[in-house]
Amino acid sequence: MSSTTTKIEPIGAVRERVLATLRQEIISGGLRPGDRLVERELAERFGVSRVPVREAIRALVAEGFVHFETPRRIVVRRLTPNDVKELFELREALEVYAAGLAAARATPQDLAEVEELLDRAAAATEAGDAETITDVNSRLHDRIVAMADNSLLIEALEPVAGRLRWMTRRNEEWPQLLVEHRELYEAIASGDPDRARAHALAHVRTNYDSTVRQLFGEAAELT
Amino acid sequence: MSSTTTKIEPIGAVRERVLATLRQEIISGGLRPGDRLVERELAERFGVSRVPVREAIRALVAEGFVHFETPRRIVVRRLTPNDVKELFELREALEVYAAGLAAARATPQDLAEVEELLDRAAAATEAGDAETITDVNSRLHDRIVAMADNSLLIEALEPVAGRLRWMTRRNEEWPQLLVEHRELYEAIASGDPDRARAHALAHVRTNYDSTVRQLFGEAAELT
DNA sequence: GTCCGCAGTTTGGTATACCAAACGCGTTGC
DNA sequence: GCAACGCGTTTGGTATACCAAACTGCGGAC
Repeated sequence: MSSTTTKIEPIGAVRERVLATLRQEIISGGLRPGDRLVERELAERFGVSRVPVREAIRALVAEGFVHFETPRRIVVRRLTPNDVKELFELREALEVYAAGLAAARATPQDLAEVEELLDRAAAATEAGDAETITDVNSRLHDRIVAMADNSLLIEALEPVAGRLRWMTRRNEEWPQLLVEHRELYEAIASGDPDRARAHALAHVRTNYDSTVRQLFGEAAELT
Repeated sequence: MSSTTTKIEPIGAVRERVLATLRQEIISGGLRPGDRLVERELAERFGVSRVPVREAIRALVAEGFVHFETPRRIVVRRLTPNDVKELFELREALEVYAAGLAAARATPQDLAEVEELLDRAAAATEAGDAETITDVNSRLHDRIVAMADNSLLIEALEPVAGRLRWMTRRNEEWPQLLVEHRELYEAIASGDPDRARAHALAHVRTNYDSTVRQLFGEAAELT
């Protein structure tokens, strides 16, 4: 079917395209928690067969965006306060550790790159450009983790970052966020792992509190 | 084909069977680093179609046992000293954090279960029963992580534990291991997260050193 | 003798077809 | 009227078929 309707795609591209689209729709809210994913339906919609759709769904399961509600029923995951708590705990474990490694391993080039990102974040914050702020902040975290120079750590944090973007769309006290990022950077640049870990910890905890407030309101904080 | 030769299997069982078998063969050494995994070959060997084999291979990739050496060439991963270092760093991040949570959250039932496991480990160590020691130690770590009461943490540690079993077959100073486990347990039971974290950290580091010695010899420790 | 190129083979990616279990809904019996 | 049974539909699991890219090896040209 597709051979007549679409140009030939690079190898493995169909699965990636379906995966990226679905993930994007979940993160942006087009697909909402509880919405069902039906293989045949999606295959028809994307104009592909069920096989790549299937693999994309598996990947989404692995990333934690969807799950098998019953043996044959795949739905977008519902976010309970406990889910958020667990996610932030995992994030805390990984990012705090990464910050400690980063302090020990960062090269001058690494630090220069982060400094540039901080400048861009500052400009975007001043301008109130939410899109850019989100993007730059995401890159910032990526760079800090990359400084830890451990590919497994990077892999482990990928799905965490994805789910984080999912639940923390537009909230954030941006100026406060910028201050924390700068402090974290300075701690890492100082080469003191303990200081870096402390700042990373504080940052994640602050971010957790604000996320919980945004998602569930003040009352729910007593998880 | 299979409908005439084999009984009907429970849903999703084929993929799981193939996955479990391949993982076991990698861990036990039947499949060695650099060995190739060929879909058609495995499908024929297991008497199943390529689809479940395919999904099993994807899972093995996600777990880190195999990787795409080139776009069409899937091989059992080779273990470099850096791989081991990265794995133990990830383990350190997760297990140390889990130990801290466990100290804060463990229930008396949890502690009783761990105590029982420790007794069994002690008996097995005295008897020199390697099989049982390995099994009990594995359960011990599982129980400790379970005490942290965070399903994401458990999920994240699953592939780590698998790769760990892969690289740490039969070595270990068992009596020393037992002492460390008992100390970690006592730290957790004391309810002091910092103490628990310190013991977990020491335990992982010791285990790392002995693993590196086993795999690469004394000389390679200067990674 | 070496290197480049072409054709056959290998192999993972994708599409299609069939199967069996689970779900829904209507019917029927109490 | 309500509950339980049963049949049809839905849907994910598995098998098979076809495709295109990459690898291999042989042969010819320089």
